[in-house]
Amino acid sequence: MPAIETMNTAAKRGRPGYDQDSVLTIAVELFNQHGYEATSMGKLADRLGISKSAIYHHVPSKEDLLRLALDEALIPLEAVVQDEHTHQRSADERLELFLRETFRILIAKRPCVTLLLRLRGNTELERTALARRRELDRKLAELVTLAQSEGSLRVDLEPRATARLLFGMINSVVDWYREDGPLNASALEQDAISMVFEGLHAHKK
Amino acid sequence: MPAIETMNTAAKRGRPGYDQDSVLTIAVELFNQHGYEATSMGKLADRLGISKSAIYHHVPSKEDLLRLALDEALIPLEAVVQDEHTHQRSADERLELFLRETFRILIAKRPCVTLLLRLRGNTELERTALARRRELDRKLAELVTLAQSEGSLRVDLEPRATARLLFGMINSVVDWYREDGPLNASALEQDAISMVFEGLHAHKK
DNA sequence: GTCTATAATGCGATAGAC
DNA sequence: GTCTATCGCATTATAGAC
Repeated sequence: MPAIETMNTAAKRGRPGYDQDSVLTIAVELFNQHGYEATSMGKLADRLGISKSAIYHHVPSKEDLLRLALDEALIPLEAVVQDEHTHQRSADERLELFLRETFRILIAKRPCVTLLLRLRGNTELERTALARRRELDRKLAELVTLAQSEGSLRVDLEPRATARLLFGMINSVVDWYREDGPLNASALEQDAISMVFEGLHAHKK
Repeated sequence: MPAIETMNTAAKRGRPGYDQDSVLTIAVELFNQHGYEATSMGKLADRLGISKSAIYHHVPSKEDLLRLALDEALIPLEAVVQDEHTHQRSADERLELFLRETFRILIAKRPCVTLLLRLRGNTELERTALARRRELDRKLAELVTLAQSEGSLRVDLEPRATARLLFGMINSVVDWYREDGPLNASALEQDAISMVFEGLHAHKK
């Protein structure tokens, strides 16, 4: 029979009694509030209600907390490229799916995506994450170009600028969307998608 | 005759020989690179090539640098509200002018606007600046509502969400526009404005 | 307008006890 | 899984010389 003490490993409730995931969740919250660089392990310890050194039992360094959080945003965002490529036919449909799925990940992983969007590239880790982000920009611009050549999108807009503006609008949601707020996520998604494809102007009959 | 030494006060070139404005310009650059909280007076001193204490000759505190920078962004942005209200007739035209003028200030005062957009509200000064920003959001949402009631804008979009998405798209420009880059500012302005009003879809004949 | 020197505090991380 | 104590260095800001 295994020793009864091994059950403690799985026990996540208690009082403090943190594991890596629960530490990470609070850490990301603080990183978003003060910026990664300005968030000290001391502030994080205070917020967790434990000592600084106790944090190092769960995670080897401050930078590892950042790495874990960025992967939690980037891995699903990168999976969108695979998804839309597999299922859809026209570039127009693929573009819409790309934007919708990005929006949904942004809502589902809002704290981690927020952290990603605020990186400045001051360390090698940050620069690597920013390079992965730029690759997503490139894929979106590629889809815009493709949809233009298929005739479903206006051709007078520069594809790379258009991709940046599209991501700019979608990504801005992390700055003001709140789960407990008055706005419904799927209605917001519909408004954003409809606005970029059809425009604000009322159609003339 | 005034003493010849008084000329030094006006002389801005020399080697170091900084004045408040030149210190502020470099400070804002560093605030944007590392975040305000994470930018130390020591790093700023290193970047300026002078000692920490020399900075305090030009500015009374780190927070005053932030205050000066935020005013440089907020005062012209707030003036837009006056401008568009005075000159234009229809809410539709006023809305377009509001967005175009905001875009232009964003390009002209990019470093200071960038700093403003990244605030998290961790001090009283930051919270005051964020309240001034929210007032601009409110004015834009008001214009959207007005344009809807005049019949020039579709009425199926929620005005406050629409205002946030519009600002989100326009504001995102600070993250990727570069004065020395391949994109022309007025062409970019035209693309953004045309995209939000007419949409991405090619018009059916 | 700049310097050196200094004060008091906070930083990321580690050692080792319980 | 948490603690106290500690290391070596960075932090904002001030005092006072030149």
